Amino acid sequence: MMSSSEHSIQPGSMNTLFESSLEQLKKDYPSIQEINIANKSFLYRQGDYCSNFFWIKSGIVKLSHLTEQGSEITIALLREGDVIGYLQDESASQEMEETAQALGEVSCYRFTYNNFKALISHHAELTWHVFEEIYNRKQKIERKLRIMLTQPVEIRLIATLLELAEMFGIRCTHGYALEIHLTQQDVADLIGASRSVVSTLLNDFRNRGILDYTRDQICINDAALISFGKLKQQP
Amino acid sequence: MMSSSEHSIQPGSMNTLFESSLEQLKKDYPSIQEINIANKSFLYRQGDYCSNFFWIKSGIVKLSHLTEQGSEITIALLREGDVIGYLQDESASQEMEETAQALGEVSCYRFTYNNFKALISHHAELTWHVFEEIYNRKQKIERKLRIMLTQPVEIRLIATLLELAEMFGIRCTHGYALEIHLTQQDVADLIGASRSVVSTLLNDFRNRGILDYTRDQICINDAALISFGKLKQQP
DNA sequence: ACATTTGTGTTTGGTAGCTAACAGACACTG
DNA sequence: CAGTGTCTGTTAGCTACCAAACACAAATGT
Repeated sequence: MMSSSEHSIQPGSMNTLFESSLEQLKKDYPSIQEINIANKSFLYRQGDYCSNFFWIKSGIVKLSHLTEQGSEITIALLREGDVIGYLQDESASQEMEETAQALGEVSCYRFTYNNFKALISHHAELTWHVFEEIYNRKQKIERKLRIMLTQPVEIRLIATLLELAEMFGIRCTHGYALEIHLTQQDVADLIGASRSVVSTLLNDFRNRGILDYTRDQICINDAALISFGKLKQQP
Repeated sequence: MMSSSEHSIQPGSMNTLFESSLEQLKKDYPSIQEINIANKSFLYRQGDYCSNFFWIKSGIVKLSHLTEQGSEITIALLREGDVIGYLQDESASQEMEETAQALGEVSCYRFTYNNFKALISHHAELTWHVFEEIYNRKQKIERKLRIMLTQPVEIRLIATLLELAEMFGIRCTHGYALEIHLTQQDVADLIGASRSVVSTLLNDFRNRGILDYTRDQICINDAALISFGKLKQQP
């Protein structure tokens, strides 16, 4: 299980490095750019050839995939400190398998593959940081895979909501409200279920006092977080 | 889509490094050991506290997870050049989420977390190699997640068999035979389905000439690989 | 050689969750 | 404020899939 601090903002060797010496870095790695992405616009799209690498400075990025049959699924939601983009040898140059879209305002650093590779090689402390980042992402997806394959929709929904509360929850009166706006369809895509089931389940949860929501915010109650062991009983 | 060469044995900077200078490395990183693991025994088990890191030299390792409800699922099958084990900060010391078991004889190099971290820092060329390895694993699992969430069992089965043929296929008369012994239950765990469905589907595929199998080997016919675009038409 | 275990093939209900559809609430826009 | 689009709630019917069961075949042990 994750400790609730796992996703808190990291001391961030990368953060520090960039902010303190962006100008210097630009000389060595000319491709580095700080870019801002507007709500709902794309870092890259499924099918693009993209040899850039991104490090998210602030905001939330949705990684999703559209199947031939037209169903969308959300692979992950990423935030400050996460990395995305192309990390394979350029020679293998392949189409991106997913779409990366900004949820709200996002700002991030962008490099070319080669510049990033060079940067990594010359900054050992950074290497390990990025390393752990990717490793954690891998672990997280494995966890998700497990849940998807073995658990029914209800459990998947709860698990996902709890995870969201940990990642994007901001304190409100009775619990943690999500700082992202998600429609029921968004949630459904996140857990690989149909919108209608999500709707009924959410209703159900609301009746049972697990959470509360309006059309533009979901709030997971403390009671739920406690009973699922994500939050320690307040003294 | 993967090219069929993606999983062929890599030039292997790691391979070379180890084999040429194992003795030297042992001095700098005393924890390095070459170990052999017998068929069906474990590198580590779900729930263990394990701070080791493994690099597979030869053989096949199954990464699986057992849910509280008792259903087993296979996260991945790993082979030569793949890395497994604990890559998180030791302070976070957590239980392993999966079991790593040898399928057949396996030999690998084992390090402690710290030694591996040190090794990485001092061998930039290695870093990138391991980096790409983990990144590819991540990509692969994301792909799997996508398929599991959006495709019915039949498609999942075909996709998985094709992947296995690419990874573990050895040439035989009419196609590629898998060099691993998998029971129908094993296959079911791999795709998150019930054994009975797998049984009927496999039968079905056999009748349709897609593959052939006995109780201890599965062979995917060339015809299938061609028609699913995994193999170029022979000239 | 016989008993036990392990794997396969097939059937039988039962159900979770899907698609499709529609009606009501809310939120914009001219 | 009517008019249009987006989101939610709920229902109805259908089906892919599962769990359980059993019979048979092949391996394995004694």
